[in-house]
Amino acid sequence: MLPINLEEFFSEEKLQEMNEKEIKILEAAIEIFAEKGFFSTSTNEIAKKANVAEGTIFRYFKTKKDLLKSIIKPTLVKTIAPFEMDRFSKAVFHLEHETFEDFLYALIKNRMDFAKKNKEVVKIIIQEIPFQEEMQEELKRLFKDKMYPKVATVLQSFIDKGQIKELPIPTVLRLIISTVIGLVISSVVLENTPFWNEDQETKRTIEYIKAGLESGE
Amino acid sequence: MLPINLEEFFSEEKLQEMNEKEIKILEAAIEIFAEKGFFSTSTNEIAKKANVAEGTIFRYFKTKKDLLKSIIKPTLVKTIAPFEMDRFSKAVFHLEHETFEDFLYALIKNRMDFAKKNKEVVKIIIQEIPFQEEMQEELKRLFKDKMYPKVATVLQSFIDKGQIKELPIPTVLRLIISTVIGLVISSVVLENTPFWNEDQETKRTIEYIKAGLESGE
Amino acid sequence: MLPINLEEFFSEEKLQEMNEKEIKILEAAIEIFAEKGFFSTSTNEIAKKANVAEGTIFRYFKTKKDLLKSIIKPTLVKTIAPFEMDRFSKAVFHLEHETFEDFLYALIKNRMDFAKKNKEVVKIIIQEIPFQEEMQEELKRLFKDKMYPKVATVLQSFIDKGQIKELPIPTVLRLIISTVIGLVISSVVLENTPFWNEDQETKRTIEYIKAGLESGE
Amino acid sequence: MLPINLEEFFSEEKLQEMNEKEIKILEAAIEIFAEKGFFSTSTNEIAKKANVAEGTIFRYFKTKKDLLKSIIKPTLVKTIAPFEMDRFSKAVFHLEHETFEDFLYALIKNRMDFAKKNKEVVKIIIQEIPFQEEMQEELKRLFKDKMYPKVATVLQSFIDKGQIKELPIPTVLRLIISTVIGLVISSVVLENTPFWNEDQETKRTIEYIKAGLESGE
DNA sequence: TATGAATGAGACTTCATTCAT
DNA sequence: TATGAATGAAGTCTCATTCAT
Repeated sequence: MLPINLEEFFSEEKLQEMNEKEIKILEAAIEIFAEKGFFSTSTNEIAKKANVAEGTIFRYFKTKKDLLKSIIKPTLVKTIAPFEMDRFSKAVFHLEHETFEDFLYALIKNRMDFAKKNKEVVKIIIQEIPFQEEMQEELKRLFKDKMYPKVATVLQSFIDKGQIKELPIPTVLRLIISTVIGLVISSVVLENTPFWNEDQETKRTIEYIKAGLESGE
Repeated sequence: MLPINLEEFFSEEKLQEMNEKEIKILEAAIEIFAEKGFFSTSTNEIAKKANVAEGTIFRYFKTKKDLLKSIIKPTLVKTIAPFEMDRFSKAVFHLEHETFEDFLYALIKNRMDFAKKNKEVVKIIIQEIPFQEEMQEELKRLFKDKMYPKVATVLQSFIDKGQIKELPIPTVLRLIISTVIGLVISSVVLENTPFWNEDQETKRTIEYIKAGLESGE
Repeated sequence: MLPINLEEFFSEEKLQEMNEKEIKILEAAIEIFAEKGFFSTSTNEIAKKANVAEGTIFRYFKTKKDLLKSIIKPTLVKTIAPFEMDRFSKAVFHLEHETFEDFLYALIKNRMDFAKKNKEVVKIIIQEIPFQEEMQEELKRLFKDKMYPKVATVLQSFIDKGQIKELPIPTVLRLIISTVIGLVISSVVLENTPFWNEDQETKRTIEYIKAGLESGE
Repeated sequence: MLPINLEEFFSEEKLQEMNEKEIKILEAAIEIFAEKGFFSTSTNEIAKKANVAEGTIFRYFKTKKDLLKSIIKPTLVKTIAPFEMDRFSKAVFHLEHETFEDFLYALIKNRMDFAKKNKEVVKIIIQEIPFQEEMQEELKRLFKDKMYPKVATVLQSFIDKGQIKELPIPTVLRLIISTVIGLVISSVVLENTPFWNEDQETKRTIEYIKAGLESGE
């Protein structure tokens, strides 16, 4: 099985060296940024919601943009990080006994939980990434160094075992990722509406990817 | 075959009743909004790039937000509109002679061309839609009234003909759309890099969707 | 009897050498200035109401302030002017046969008609005079040169005839003017309300002034 | 005797909970508004005269119009308020021992002091009231609820005692108010000129009102 | 003569950031 | 450490006025 909820490790570590006020500011900022966007949110508003003085924000975060980065970066790391965790590595070693379907299921479950828990930050990231070159670089680096090598190994093993078609890894990855992101977004947007049966849609999505990629013999 | 490049009809109509300065302002605004985002762009900057006085912007667009809307709305309409064009309707009537693959190919080709031509506006839309309720409503309305009914008919016909699996139309649509969007984004981002062979990736994507949805006999 | 409606003489004279558009602009400006005030009225608004182009305003009136002056000045002149008209002079010569009451009645009737006819311009004048030094000078000059000497003569004659108390002319004038202005304002404000019986109030006001000024023997 | 200088009570209360900068801004605004009018005064100008940054104005007054209201409203209240003060009430109860002349004298003295002390604000009020509906309503309300009932009682008592003529109260009020206002304006305008002997003019005005209203038997 | 598009100065206002307390 | 009053740069927008047509 793939690791789940590893993300919290980071937080706890960090949280302990973080002041109570700092946390309250971050929480307030996340909430309002997600609701109104970075530029439409004033530091005054954040201060009020966090119950601190406006000046206090600048004790902990040099600038407003710094505050934004402090929100985005850990989430970015956590989005990518699971792929290099120990338990994931273990999963990799046990791969011979796992099917592609198990892999997909674990991946989807994990990312979906993550997306739901981090809905707000994800919304902030989507809005801001296109204009934050620094963050873009970070994202690329994380993807290239941390995520891609691991995932490539896993996918290659499924190709080797004949469970999926012989396609270039980047292509396989693109197809999986876009399908999964589509599912995750639908899930977050439609959550708690009568139109959405999550288990069913997850199952259908796994079927779709599997059928789409399996070596048709 | 599906209609291609119908979008331009709209522009030409509009362009003729539009003043030269108005066009220059729109062009400048699109370029800078896409580069730096709506809020990081000052009207002063737009005026300079458009070679007009700042006040002139407000002769044509009541407010800065109005300028944003004037950029987003036509593109939003054009994104959805093709689906209700005459030729599309004709295609629907000839469906007996078309395969699901033809349909996918036409859809992808059409949307890819559109995305490339409107790269910048699309970037602006993605950034702003989450915070512009008015635009969200417009988008929902267009989708529900204009696009969904037509597409649903086409997809249902493929299901009836046994070309694709018996799945709920919304599910089929979600899977196709997320896969196509993944392709389109990759195409726009990687265009002109050695990593990208568009025809090949298009073909692979079509194969993936087809295999993923076809009724396994 | 005092002269009534002499004011129109000026207009007719002027009106004939005035262009139709110029008149329409003046009319529009008077209406909007009175409603919203000089500064809250834009030339664009005036142009629209007058059915002319904005530029046309500046053909006839060098500046917006010039337009204001063109409205105020003739009314100012007309407010003062009657006192130096021929017929008034004649009235003066016939004074021996007139009572103070006749004089008051004529004065009040005349000024009341004038105020009602020029309600809007009077409102503009009241608002603007305190800040238009140039106009203040004009007003002072007119009062001092044109109005005061004539009125002083009349009042003196009533004093001489023992019809009113031996008070300094300026004091008498102040008392009469403030009482009459109070009547006129009430009349304009309350006109057409059930609270206002104009003839009765006029009569009472005349009684009040008469009693207040008459030499109590 | 009527209460005098009660107005200051209000100020002192307020002033203590008011910041030094806030007071400086108000003072500067009053001075410039009175001199040049509301619209001809820029916030930049006020800031300079008050020796604060332009932004500081908006910490204390949400908008420029808000600043105007903050100037006008207390004065409006103070103009009307004395009539409902305790000491005034006491005066009413002692009326049997007071003459109409005493009443007039107290009224005039009180209002004249007030006008002189608030010259500037009164000028601002006169200019702005015609265009500030909100203020008009406030003024009407204050007059109707606070001032009129008290004054009506007093005047009625003088009528009952036979000291003044049997006229409708509103008429009596109009005649007194317009005469007093005329005196007050003259006093403010001519103050410190050789043409003006205040005590004498006050005495004459009281005589005029008394004679004008007294039941002539 | 009349137009109205274009201008650009200047108005009001917001807000991230600083700093004395 | 925490505050929040004060700042002033920068932003959006208005509008009287000009001028080519």
